[in-house]
Amino acid sequence: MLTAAEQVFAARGLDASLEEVAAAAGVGVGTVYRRFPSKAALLEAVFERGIDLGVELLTECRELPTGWAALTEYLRRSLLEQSGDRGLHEFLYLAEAAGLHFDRLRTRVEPLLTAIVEQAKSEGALRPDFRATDIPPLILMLSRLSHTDRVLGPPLAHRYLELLLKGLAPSPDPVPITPPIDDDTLETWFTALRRPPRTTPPHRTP
Amino acid sequence: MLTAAEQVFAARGLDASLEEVAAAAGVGVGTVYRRFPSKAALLEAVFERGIDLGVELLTECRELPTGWAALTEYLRRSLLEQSGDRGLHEFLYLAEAAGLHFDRLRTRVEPLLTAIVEQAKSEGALRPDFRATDIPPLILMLSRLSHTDRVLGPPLAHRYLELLLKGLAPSPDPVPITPPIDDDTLETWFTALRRPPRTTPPHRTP
DNA sequence: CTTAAGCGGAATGGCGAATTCCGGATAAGG
DNA sequence: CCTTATCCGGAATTCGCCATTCCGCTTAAG
Repeated sequence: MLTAAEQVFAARGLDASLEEVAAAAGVGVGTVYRRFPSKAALLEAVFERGIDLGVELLTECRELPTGWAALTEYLRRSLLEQSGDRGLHEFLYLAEAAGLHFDRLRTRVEPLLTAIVEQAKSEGALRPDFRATDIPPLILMLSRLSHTDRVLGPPLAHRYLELLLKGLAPSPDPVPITPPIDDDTLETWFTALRRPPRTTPPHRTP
Repeated sequence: MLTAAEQVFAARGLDASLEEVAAAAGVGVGTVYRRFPSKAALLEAVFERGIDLGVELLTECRELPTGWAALTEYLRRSLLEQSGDRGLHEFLYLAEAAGLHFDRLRTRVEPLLTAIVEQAKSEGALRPDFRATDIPPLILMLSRLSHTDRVLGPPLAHRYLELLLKGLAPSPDPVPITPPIDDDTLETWFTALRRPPRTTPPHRTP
């Protein structure tokens, strides 16, 4: 059932109704509610697992011989797997809901990304001004295409990923490009995201 | 008022309520309805203008001395201006609504894009396997970042555009990348988009 | 002062979706 | 085979959220 939920949210986005989830799981809505007290709880479970899968993928990729290989492999597979799903992106997109999980994302995912990026740089395969925090936005934007169209999107995303990768090599003439987000700004942003927990009493509890 | 509508739809997406639009324009909803008979009509007007602006921008860019300059300038400015807005993207994203306008987009915008791309290729500045139809998806994905965050997004989009542009140069060793959409597929897709006009009688008309 | 046009924004009506709840199905126990 | 405690499916219930409508007030011309 959790698997069905993952697929539905990935395909239809967070607005997918529980009825759709139930149908996909081959059960009735009532049954979904017996397993998860609310839609929020179900989403929580789905994203928890999403993060786990991401960490797992990252760990796997780190075993590749070079940092560059790890980086490219991670990006490629991210676009194919759960990271490319619409639900996760809307999740990151919706500030209110996201606040909760950003800590976990940062704690568990960021160190792995940094390690890979640093390794790739030390190999001279990656331009020095690239940063680990560039990766989530890259995945976010590339997977946008998958959401526009399930059929055309994924190949296109890969096409543009390949173009992008060509741009990631250190240039002989290090023309500076627009700088990435600096850490302070990022911190401020995360903090802002955590602010509004939004009162959500979708139904009375008499 | 149309300007206010553009801004609101750009910022909040197509789901923005007319109340928001009215507030932004500093008027009441009633006044909006006196100018446009329905929300659909307002959207129609907004996108009509969006296309006009796009054509105008493209025409301006064509006057630059090289095709490459025209291409990069167009991409850069698209990300700043209306093409980078959320409303237009949701518009393209929502198949039903889009059908109407695709014809106009293709008729008016595509030829200009093709001309620029061909010129840039003939200058040897652009890899030969790049195509005019790659441009809309590129803008689409880059502007995704602006939608995630109004403050961080635009600079990031430009950062990744610059990386991407580095990847667009013809490579000395022409390693083939994932091919773009072929014309037939694109045609099929457009046709599919035109299919469901969706019956939308949001209110009774007694 | 009268009156008509233009407005703002409260009131209406529907829709879609989360949550609740009940009647029937299933299966263990006697 | 009958009884009864569980477990389900999915219809029914409520909400919240808009698009759209409508009416009383303001404004200013006549």
